Amino acid sequence: MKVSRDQMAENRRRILEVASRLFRDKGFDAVSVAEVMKAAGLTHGGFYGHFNSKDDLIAQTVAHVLAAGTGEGGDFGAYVDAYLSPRHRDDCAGGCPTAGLAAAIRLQTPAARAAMTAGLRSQIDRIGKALPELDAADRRRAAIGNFAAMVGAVILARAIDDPALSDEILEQTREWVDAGINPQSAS
Amino acid sequence: MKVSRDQMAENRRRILEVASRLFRDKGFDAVSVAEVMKAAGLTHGGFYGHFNSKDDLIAQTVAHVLAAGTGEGGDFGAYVDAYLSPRHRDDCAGGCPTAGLAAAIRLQTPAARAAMTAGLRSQIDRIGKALPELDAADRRRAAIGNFAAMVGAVILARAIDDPALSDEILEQTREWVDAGINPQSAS
DNA sequence: ACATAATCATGATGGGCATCATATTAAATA
DNA sequence: TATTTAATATGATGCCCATCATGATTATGT
Repeated sequence: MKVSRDQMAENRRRILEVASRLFRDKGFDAVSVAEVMKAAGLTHGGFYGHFNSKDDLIAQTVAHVLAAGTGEGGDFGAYVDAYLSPRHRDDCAGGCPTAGLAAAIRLQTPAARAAMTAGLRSQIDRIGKALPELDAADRRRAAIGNFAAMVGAVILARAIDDPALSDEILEQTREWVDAGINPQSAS
Repeated sequence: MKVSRDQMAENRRRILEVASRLFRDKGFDAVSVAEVMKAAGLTHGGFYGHFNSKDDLIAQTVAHVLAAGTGEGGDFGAYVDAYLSPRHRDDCAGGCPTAGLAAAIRLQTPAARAAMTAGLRSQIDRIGKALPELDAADRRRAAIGNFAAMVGAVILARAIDDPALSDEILEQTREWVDAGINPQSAS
């Protein structure tokens, strides 16, 4: 049955929304088109009215989810603490799409990789802006180095099955990043 | 046809070897059992004489490849430089299995995750031993923080399609890690 | 109101892949 | 050397999934 123009736009938005959660949670390959549509409250047949292919959905989902985060510009220390928390580690579906998807995007289409590139660029810029106490060159280096450490730590913490070691990776990385931001506060 | 006992052990070793390269290069899902066997110079049918399932192959490959790296104990600075080089970024198949596989291992069986845990633990210990100038607590923190940054940087550098930004991520992370190791040398 | 067109549902279709059954063939062993 | 045993090859089998074809239903515009 046909739905209203607004309803269709809403459906499309919901597809992207549930897809972004499912992909972060289970990976691109383990999520079927039918599963995405079902989670969006639709059936699989209408999918190709919205997207050309599953690869197209992946690319648009990556673009969508990476564009979404571009809002806040708050305290960097609080951001780091939240990012390197067990809570964030345990919330793949709702967590940082870069930590959740970056490694898989290497194997995706050029469109998906382009979306990742744009998202990462803006993320680095945003982090740099949250480090006003440094001069320009240090700021960019700190933004990249810190974000790499944060992403790497969350990926490693999620990969292993020992909760104590996983917690330690998050905690030690948090301290390491804090020490790098404020070298005088290092122990 | 039957082969000698030694030949069979050699075949098994070759399967694990080519599987580790293929998995790092293309990911677990994109590599079929038949492809692994073909790359090992065998046909797909004999696979289940060596492994119970593809999941079993994945777990054993992870254990195999992570155990392999436990050898060197050289200069940490040189290790970082090589790790964060474009050469390493471009050599997924032969590169660090942690950078190549960690994110995907989150979605694998308990056996694979256990192998990853053991491998990561020994890797952190090894890096710690390469940082003798620090006291014990700082050493562990530096080992974890640096390795997280290195893994994250390689994953991010591999995910994006802009060579200049990719190079910059590696280079800035290298400088960031160097500055953290030798704070007095920071600009 | 009517005609048009577009969205979604239902139900194929075809391919790829993990897994298994059976047949060969050669190593082990006595 | 004869017999047994085991590794590999060949060839199914069956499932899951991306994609497509068709039809039902209803918004949209005149």
